[in-house]
Amino acid sequence: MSLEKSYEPKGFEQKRYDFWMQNGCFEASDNPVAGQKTYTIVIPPPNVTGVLHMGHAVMLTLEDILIRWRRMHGDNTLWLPGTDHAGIATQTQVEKQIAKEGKGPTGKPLTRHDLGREKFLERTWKWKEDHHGGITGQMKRMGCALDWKRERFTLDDGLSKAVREVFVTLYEQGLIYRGDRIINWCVRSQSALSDLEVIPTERKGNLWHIRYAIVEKDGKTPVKDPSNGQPTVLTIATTRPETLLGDTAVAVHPEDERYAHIHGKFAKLPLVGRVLPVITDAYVDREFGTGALKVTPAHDFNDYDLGQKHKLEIIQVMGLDGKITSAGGAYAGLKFAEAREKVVADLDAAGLLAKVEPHTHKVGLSERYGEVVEPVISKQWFVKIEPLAKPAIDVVRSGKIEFAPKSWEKTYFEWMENIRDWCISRQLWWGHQIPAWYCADCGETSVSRTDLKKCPSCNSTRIQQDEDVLDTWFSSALWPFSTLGWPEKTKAMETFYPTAVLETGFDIIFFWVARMIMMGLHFAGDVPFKKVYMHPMVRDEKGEKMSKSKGNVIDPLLLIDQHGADPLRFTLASMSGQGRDIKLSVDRVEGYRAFANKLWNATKFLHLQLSGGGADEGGNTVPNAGPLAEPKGGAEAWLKANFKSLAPANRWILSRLQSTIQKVENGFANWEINESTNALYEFAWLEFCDWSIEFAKLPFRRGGKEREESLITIHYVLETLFKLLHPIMPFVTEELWDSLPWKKAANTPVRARDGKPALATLQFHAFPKPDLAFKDEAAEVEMSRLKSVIEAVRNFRGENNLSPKKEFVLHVHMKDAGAKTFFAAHANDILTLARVTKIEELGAGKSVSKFEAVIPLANPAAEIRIDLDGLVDVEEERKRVRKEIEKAKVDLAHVEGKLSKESFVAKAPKELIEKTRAEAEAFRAKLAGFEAALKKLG
RNA sequence: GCGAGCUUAGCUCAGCGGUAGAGCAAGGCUUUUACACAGCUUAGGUCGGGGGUUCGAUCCCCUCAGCUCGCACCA
Repeated sequence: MSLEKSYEPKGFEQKRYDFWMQNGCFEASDNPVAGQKTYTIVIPPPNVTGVLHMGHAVMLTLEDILIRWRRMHGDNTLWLPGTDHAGIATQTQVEKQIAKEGKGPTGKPLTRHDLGREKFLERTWKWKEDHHGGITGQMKRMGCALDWKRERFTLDDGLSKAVREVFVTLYEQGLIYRGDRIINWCVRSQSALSDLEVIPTERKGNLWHIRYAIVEKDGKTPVKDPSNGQPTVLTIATTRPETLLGDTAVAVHPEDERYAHIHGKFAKLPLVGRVLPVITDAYVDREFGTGALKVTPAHDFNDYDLGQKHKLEIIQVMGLDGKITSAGGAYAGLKFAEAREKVVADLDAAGLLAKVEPHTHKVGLSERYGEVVEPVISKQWFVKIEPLAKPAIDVVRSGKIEFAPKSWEKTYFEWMENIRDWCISRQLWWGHQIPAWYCADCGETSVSRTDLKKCPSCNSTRIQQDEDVLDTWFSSALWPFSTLGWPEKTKAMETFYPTAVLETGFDIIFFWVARMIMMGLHFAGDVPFKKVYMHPMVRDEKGEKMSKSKGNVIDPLLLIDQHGADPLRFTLASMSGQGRDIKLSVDRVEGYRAFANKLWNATKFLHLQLSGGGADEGGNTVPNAGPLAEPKGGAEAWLKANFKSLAPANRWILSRLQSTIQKVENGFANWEINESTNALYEFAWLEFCDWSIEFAKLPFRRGGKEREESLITIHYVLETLFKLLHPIMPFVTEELWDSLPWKKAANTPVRARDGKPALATLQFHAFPKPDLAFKDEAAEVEMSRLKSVIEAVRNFRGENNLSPKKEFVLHVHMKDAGAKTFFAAHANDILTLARVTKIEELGAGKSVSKFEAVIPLANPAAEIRIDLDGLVDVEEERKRVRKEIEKAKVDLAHVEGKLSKESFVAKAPKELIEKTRAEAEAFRAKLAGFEAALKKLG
């Protein structure tokens, strides 16, 4: 199979994915082989009508890596795909669409109410069907090994059944109740929101200081201020003067001496005239404002709590429609903002406004619309959360569930320990309708697993189901088990639950992670996952959150189009180090595209050599260079059998490969995937391509046994590299691996795929394991010496701006027998890679020319001399040598400084002292060599 | 206010107890039988400031500053 000229992902990504799909490669088995481990990840379901963004891309990349890695280790892996109905988000989109379509009876744009619930839901389902392929198609383009046959949607029949089962059970257990509570009300969407859906946002406002007259119980008699004998006026600061209409108390701190004389007295509510009790509570902050607080239980969470504690009256003055209710008297019917203006104006007119000062405070804005959310009292459904939270705290404390990075556990505890009941009803239509029926005759509320036609208690048919739907996160909380068929006792549930890891962004720890833990423990009898892996947030190159309004969104699909899915995946994986946000720059993606191209070309080169197309420098056919067949028993076995006799360069790269395998494995296993990508990048490019292939070119030119041995080594290393890279870059590795001529057809899958035939696909091959048989320290030392000799010569050339065309002779004074052996063994490598014409031995102290460059080497013990005549300007060479001297002096001073300290010699580890001494010796020799050279240059 | 994290070369990031690394960008030399999406080479950092522990600190501890993110908010 021949390869294209360069890496062009468009040519094969789709084809590869289709092949995997057609052959059911991603399908997990409900009947694992005996002894086989199971590894499950349930995907965090994206919005069914959503578009793939960078956050998804990170999530998909990391999960796919884990799944493919575990599969190559032989596990029965399941990565379960699915989508979320995303209540408000989806409903809003459809509402916008119908609003564009026409006008309702009143002449205003069509609303869902004009269509009616049934028609509207039909439309929304259609919308879902039309868009569902978008996000799932995009996941496929990322290369995700998802088991599509098990795909789920949160409104599926099965999942809806699970939702009902959970709702009814919790109701029966007294853990779900309906009641009038203070909740966050979004006027715009006409729905309740949970605490989490409200984002406190800084807004500039005012602090209005309002005068409340303090009176006796009769509401008339003034209470005198003991300090001056005048009637007491209590000034209270507020940021929301309109809520005054709903005040039902005034509070001060019990130990605040300024107000000791008004304890047990009353306050006259300005404008309204209601008489309010003065209560005392340590909750009041004496330092803030005037140290006195107006209490509005209906419209403030803290005031609500105070009201409950002190049994205060609740007066709802702000209506669900965004207007003041009839309880607001003269202000009834005004919009909240208008009411504020009028209240302030009236207070001012009445002389009750003491002062107004600018004040920055936080206002709750709806996560969805960015509009002000008002706390109001409303009848809603709640989950009593504390009994569920406790076990969920315990499993994290005991380590049954671990977070990575661990620091998130603290955040988790803090929230879980101060958790409020969860408001789960939403005044929307798109979602799971609450399975509660109200009887018009007997007034009974019935909660049921099946739809009711009659009232269970009075048999009346005049019953109606609750109009509201459940918070989207309610069904999401069941996701790890509802997707596996729960509440049925399915084989899938038995096989795959609990799942291995939940990989997601930290922004939904509370929305989702915590709730899954609670529900999983309560209903599925075990934790939903053993590990919570928090991935970083993707930001733009300036570190700002990507958002459509800022216009700084980098579209992953565009990057895939331009550079391929693999480079994007590699980029995201390499930036996924713990505890840091990802600042994504397109440069990085381009860099990893170059990496893919590098692999591509290395493979192409191997093909060229394997097919026997080599020729020597003179263009003559290389002897014994025909197409090479795979050695009997395979490359690995052959290399192992012949390892001792392999050339050092081959033993070296095989040895380096083992270290790389270990690093890659550790990175995957320890949630440090960036360690894996770094190790692979460095090995593949800086060791394998830059050195190993270069070393092999000489044997390739010479033909015969040398050539075969290097070919087998390179083939083996490259194939192993493809396996290691496959979880990260599935497309390009499979494409290249598939092009290799040897063995792929004979390879057997890691596991029997339910009786299906073996497939030529990388993902079923065993993930490489480090093999000590290929470890060779001596070869590593020898090759690092060889590299340093070649680099010294290249450095000389580079510094003098010598073109590679300008060749020269190396005159080498070999100081010991080891050096002689070394140069004898590697002369050809040095000639080729340092591009020199000849190596000639030189006696001690002998010169080659009046002007010569001297390159002292420590290991091997030798000195290289180069005749500068006609090659290099002497002054340039002087400069170079002076620079080397400076460097050697700095190095030497540093090392000697260490050694001269008694405390160092006394306390540092022995090996370190030895090493430092050897270094000092080497630097001294180098320095002396260069100094002599400089003297010689005059 | 409480909690977490970050601050390393112009940019994006590794490293985290023994003389600072990569990629990109910059300069130079190269179309040498894979690759110009390339090769070789050069330049660039008192590792945010201060203090401490240690023979030795970018790395551990304390402290200050700046940035970011959670949570709680004071009406």
